[in-house]
Amino acid sequence: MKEKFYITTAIAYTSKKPHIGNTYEAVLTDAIARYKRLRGYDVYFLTGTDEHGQKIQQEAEAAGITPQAYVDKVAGEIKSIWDMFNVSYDKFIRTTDEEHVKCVQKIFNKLYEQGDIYKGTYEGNYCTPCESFWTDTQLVDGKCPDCGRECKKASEEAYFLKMSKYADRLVEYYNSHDEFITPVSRKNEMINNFIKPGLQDLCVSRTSFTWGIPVTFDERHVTYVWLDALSNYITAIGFDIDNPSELYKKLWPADVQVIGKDIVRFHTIYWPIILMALGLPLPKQILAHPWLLSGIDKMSKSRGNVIYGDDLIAQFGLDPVRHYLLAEMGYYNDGSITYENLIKRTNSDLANVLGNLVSRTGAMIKQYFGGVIPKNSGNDDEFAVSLKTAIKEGFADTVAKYDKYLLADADAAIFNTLKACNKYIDETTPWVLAKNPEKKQALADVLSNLVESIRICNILLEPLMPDTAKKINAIFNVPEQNFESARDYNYCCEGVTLGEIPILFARIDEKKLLAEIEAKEKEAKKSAKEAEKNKKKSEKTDEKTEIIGIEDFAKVDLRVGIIKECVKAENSDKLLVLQIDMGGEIRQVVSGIAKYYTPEELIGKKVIVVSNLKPVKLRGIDSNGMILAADTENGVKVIFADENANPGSKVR
RNA sequence: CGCGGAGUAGAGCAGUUGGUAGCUCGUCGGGCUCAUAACCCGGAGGUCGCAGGUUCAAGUCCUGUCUCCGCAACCA
Repeated sequence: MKEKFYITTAIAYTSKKPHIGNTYEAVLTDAIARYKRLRGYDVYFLTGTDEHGQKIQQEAEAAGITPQAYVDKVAGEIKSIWDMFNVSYDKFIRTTDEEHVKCVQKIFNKLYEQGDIYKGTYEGNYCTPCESFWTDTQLVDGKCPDCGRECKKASEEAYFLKMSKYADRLVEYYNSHDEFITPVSRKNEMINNFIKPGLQDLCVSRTSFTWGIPVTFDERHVTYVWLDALSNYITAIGFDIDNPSELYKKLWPADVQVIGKDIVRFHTIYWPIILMALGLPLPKQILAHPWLLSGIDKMSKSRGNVIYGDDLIAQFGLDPVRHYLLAEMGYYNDGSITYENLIKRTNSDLANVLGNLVSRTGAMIKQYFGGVIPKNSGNDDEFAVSLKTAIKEGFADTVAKYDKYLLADADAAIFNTLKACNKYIDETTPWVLAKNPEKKQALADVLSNLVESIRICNILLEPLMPDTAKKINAIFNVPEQNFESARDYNYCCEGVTLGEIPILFARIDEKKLLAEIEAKEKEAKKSAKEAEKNKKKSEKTDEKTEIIGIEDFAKVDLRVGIIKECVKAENSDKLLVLQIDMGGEIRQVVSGIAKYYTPEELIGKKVIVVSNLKPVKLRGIDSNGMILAADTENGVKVIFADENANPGSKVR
C-alpha cells in the first residue's frame, strides 16, 4: 500500500486579492506535493481561505456588501489564481464552510468543558467610535491609531485558552523532533521570545464584532482568529470530536505544513497546544518560508509595488513564473522578484539551456533520421560515459535536494545536468558525424543518448514545471515517465516518431520588454494617483460641504513667519523642529519635512504658518502651528512667502 | 539600549560539524554552426563590513564596533 503524505498551506486571508508573494506559498507547496506524488506517495494536498474577522467585516461594509458576499468574491479570486498556477490541491477549504463552522464550535465546547478554555476579561484601550481595542504598543500618543481620538482603558469579556499548562510538553516535543520546526533557527526564536518568558493565555473569543463563528453557549461571543483558522487543517479532512472520518484517521498528523515566517509562532506554539488539549497528535513538520519582496521592499499597496501572479502569467507564461519563484527562493533569506531578474532567468535557464537543447536535439533527429528516434548500439565512447555519469550524479543530487525540500537547489541541480547535455553535443559534434555515412551508428548513439538524458531530467523537472514537462514528453512521445525509470538509461523512446517541436520558451528581448513594462507601470501609477485624488476629494466633500464660505476660511489664521532656527528632532528621521519669528513672537513648530529639507536651507526663509492651530506634542516635542507645504510627486515642497512680506502679517 | 534580518568578485546569491573561497548573470578572449544571435572552452575580477580574541588552522566560533534594510514609530 502506498504511504500517505498529508501536506497543507496556510489558509489565505480573504481581505484582498493575493499578490505574487502570497501565491508563492501555494506554488512551493504544490511543487513538494508533486514531488511526493512522483515518488509514489498517496498525497493529500490541502489549501484554502481564512474568511472571518473584524477586518473582513469592515472591508465588506466599505464595499457595501455582506461579509459573505465579500469573502465569496475574494475566495473565488484566490482559488482561480491557485488554479492558474497549476496548484494541484485536493481540497480547498473555506472557514465559512458549514462543516468547519460546526466542528470549530464542537472543539470550542470540548475545550471549555474540560477547563482548558475559561471566561476572563480582555483588557485594552478601547476607542468607542471605532469600536476597536488596541494594545498599549499600538496606540499613537495614547490615542487611537485609526481616528486619533482618546481611548479608554476598558475591558471586554472574553474566553481564553490556557497555554502555560502545556509549555513543558511542547518544549519536550521540540527537542525530541528535530525536524518539527524547519529551519531550526526559528525554534530558538520561539523558545527564547515566547516560551521562556512564560506563555500568555490566548484570547479565543470576541464580542466586539460579529463576523466569526458563534460560541454556542454564549451567543454574544464569536471565535477569535486562531482557534478558528488553525482548526482548518483537521476539519477539512473530516475531523469530528465524536466521530472522526476515515480520511482524518488516515491523514492526521500532517506530514508537512507550509507557512510563512510571520506565522511561525501560531503554528509552533498555539497550534500544537490546541492539538494537545484535544488529545491529538502533532504535525510532523512545520516548514517556514521567508517572504518574496518586490525588489528590496515588502509588497504593499501604499508603496505601489504590488505584483500580481495573474499579470505575470499573462506577460511571461506560467512556467517561467513558477520556475522563477521556486529557483529564486531559499528558506533563510527573503527572496526578491523584479521583472529584470525574471527575464534574465527565463532567458538563461529556460530558453538558452532547456528550450534550446530540446530544439537542437529534435531538429537533428528530424534532419538526420527523418524524425524517428534511432536505436542505441550500447557502445559508449568516453563522451557518452561522462555524460551518463553526469546525469546519474545529477539525478542523485537533485533527489537529495528534493528530499530536504530544497527546491531552489534541486532546480539548480537539474539545470546543471542539462548543461552536461549541451556539452555532450559540442564534444561529439553530430553535424560532423552526419557527413560521414560510416559514422551513422555513432550519430544514432549521440542522439539517442541525448533523448534519454532529456527524458530523465524531464521527470525530475515535472514538480517544478508540470506544463513544460508535459510538452517535452509530447515532443519525444515518451512512454515511460515514472520516477523509477529515471534511475538509469533504458532507451524507451527508441523507434518513436517525434511530434511537433514547438518553441518551449521564446527568448525575451529584455530592453524592449522592460521599456514596455515601465510604460505600463507609469500609466497605472498615473491612474492610481488620479483615483486616489478623486477619492480624497469625494471623501472631503462627503465630510464637509463642497464649497466653503469666506467665513470658514476666515477661521484659519495664516501668518507670515521667518524661520530663525531649525534642527532635526531627536529620535525621529522625519521631523524638523522650527523656531519661527511671527513678528515679535517666537513659535516652535514641528514639521515632517526632514526628508526633503536640511535645517540649513530653511533658516532665514519666510513661510506661511497656521497660527491658530491647536498645539500638539509630536514625539514629545511641542508644536504650536503648522507651516504650509505642497504634496508633490517629488516630495513635499514648502510654500515660501515673498521676501517683502513682514513676519506676523496676516495672510488672506 | 523597541524587535528582527543582512553585510562574501560589477550585480544576485551558496558556503553544511572551522582545514587551500564557489555558483549564476555580466564582462573579456577563443571555438563551433545542429539549435531560440543560442551552445562549448578559457581568462580577469574578492585581504569574505571593520577591529580584536580562541585555534596548528576562521567567511565559518567568541567579543566589540560600523553600515544597510524591514517591522514599529512618526509624517500639524
